[in-house]
This record gives sequence, C-alpha cells and structure tokens, in this order.
Amino acid sequence: MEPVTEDTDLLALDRQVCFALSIASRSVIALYRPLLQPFGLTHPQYLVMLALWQYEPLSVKELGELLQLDPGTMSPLLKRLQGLGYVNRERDSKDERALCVTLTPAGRALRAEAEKIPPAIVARLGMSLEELQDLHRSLTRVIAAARGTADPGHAVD
Amino acid sequence: MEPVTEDTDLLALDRQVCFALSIASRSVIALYRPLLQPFGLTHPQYLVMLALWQYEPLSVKELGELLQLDPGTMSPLLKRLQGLGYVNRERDSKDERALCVTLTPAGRALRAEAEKIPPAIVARLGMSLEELQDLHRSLTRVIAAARGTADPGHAVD
DNA sequence: CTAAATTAGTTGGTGTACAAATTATTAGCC
DNA sequence: GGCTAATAATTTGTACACCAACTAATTTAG
Repeated sequence: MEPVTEDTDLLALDRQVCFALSIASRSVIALYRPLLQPFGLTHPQYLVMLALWQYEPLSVKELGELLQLDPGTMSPLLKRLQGLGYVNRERDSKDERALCVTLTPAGRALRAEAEKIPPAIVARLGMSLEELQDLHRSLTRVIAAARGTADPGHAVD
Repeated sequence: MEPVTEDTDLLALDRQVCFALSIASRSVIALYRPLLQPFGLTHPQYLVMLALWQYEPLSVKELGELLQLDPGTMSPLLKRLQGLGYVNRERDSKDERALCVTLTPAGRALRAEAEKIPPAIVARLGMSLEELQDLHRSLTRVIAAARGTADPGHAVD
C-alpha cells in the first residue's frame, strides 16, 4: 500500500485536466474583456457575432448548434445583442416557428474593428503560433472525444 | 487584395482558440455532471472539494487563489457546500475576518467515492494518457501566458 | 382533413462568474 | 491609545449556462 502523495494522488488539483480547462478558458476570456468592452460585448456575444459574420442569416437553433449552447442561453443573449443594435430578430416567413437572426448595418460595420482583436490577443499571450495550433488541435480532439461519448454503456440505436 | 475565405479569415469561428477552449471546457464538465449528481455536487463545487481534500483547512481567500475565483463566487458556493453537509464554515479565531473552511466527516468520507471519478472520465473520453498529458501541458502554458499578461504595454515596476 | 407528435423559441429556476459597493476586523502610524 | 490603511467576506447586480416546463407552429398519420 503506497502513501498518497501529490505524485500518485488521482484527485490532486494540478493533475485535473478539467481544472486546467476551466481556468484556461476563463483566463483567456478575461483577456478579451477589455478589448470587447468598447463595443459593449461579452465574450459569448462576440462568438455569436463571429458566427453571424461568417454564416448570416442564422436561426436560434443553428446558432445553438454552432456554439454548442442551449436555446435557453441563446434566447436572452440575442435579445441583448438586439438591444445593442447589432442584430435583427424576425420570424422566418417560411417557418413562423423559427427566428431569422441577421446583422444590422452597425453589426456588419463592427467586423472591421473586430479584425484587430485576434492579433491583439495573440500578442498579449506571447505564445508562438505553433504552440497555439498545438493547443487548438488538442482541444479539437477533446471536444470530439467528449461529444462522441453522449451515452456510453447503453445501446446507441 | 485577397478574397476573404475560411482559410484566411482571422475571424473564422473554427480557428478561434478561445472558442475551442470554452466548448472543450463545457463539454468535459458535461461529462462530470452525471458522475457528480449522485453526490449533489456541481463541477465547481467538486473542485472546491478537491482543494479541501488536498489542503484543508483553507480560507475563502486561499480557495479563491487556488481555483482562480472571485470571493463573490466562492461565498455562496461554500454556503451551498455547507448546506449539503460537506464543509464547515467558521470564523478563524486568530483572525476574525477570515473564514476557516474545513471538511465534515461526510465531506471527508466522500473522497473515497470520488476516487472513481477521474478514471471514469478518462475512460469516457477514450483518449490516450499521452494525449491528455499533451493537452494538460498546453493548457498550463496558456494559463501562465494569460495570467502573466495582466497589464501589457505598461511598466512592470 | 384533422388529431397527435414534432419542432423552434421562450420562460422560470438554480448555480456559477465577475465587478462594485459594503461591512467587519486587523495592522500601521502618530 | 486612537486614527487611518488595508484586508477578508458578504452582498448586489448583470450575464451566462443548463434544465424543465410551456407555447406556438408545422408535420405526420390515420
């Protein structure tokens, strides 16, 4: 029977990947805060803008699939983006259940300003592009692994 | 002037490290949810328990430093852990400002059950330990980079 | 064509996160 | 010793994040 030390303890804080993931996520998001503040945006709102700049128009369902967020999270978030004047929310005339989220002129114009954000973040992090790409690849693998394991142990039918 | 495509667009969703970080964090935390539910714990609460199992006793300030969380986040979270019967919250007799957070017998007993969680998560992820260690190393680097850049551009004095 | 099942969004409730204001206690300084 | 600074928690307010229940619109089945 070995003694439980920091090296062998499965429950040691500093060997929990999930702990490192939450801290890393929150720390990096914190870097965005001062850059997004001039536009009145939070980081999740910024991600919605990224999605719209790339794929507009999008429904709430499509946005939720892209950003992996509940409709219950998307709904009030989109109302705030509308309140800021960056997006329009109209029912889809083809299917009145769906919401058609589009960019306002102000929302479209914001894109030019936002182009400066990614380079600023990379500069602040002071990490090499290689390291960042490594990280991105690792993250993509975990995401696939975690999402691929919805209900293990049961039939997949 | 080149056209803006998915390959050259700095604002493309799927090349944002911060996007991958948030999704990865939320996806992995989602794996913990069913495993923690029997104990009535959320993932942040589980992290507090990890910290206490390793370093008890701890003050709110010390817990906040370990988990990189605001006192405003820790305070109600600890009250819920107390409500669950896992921790005690008493003022430190040496310094009545500080709170002395300790484990109850139930909280201490929980540790044996929790030992099963990390292996279960690793199994569910289905990733090799090497991949996970790679990821952990990358995450540690980003955390250091992000936290080391509190006020860039100014003197460090 | 109509009733039932499905789908898209919204709403309400709980629990983080973070910032700012507040309170209570201790430490430093004259 | 008494006044002022600094410190530790709590509280309040805003904004996610997720779950469950609900409403409205569309599909499907009979």
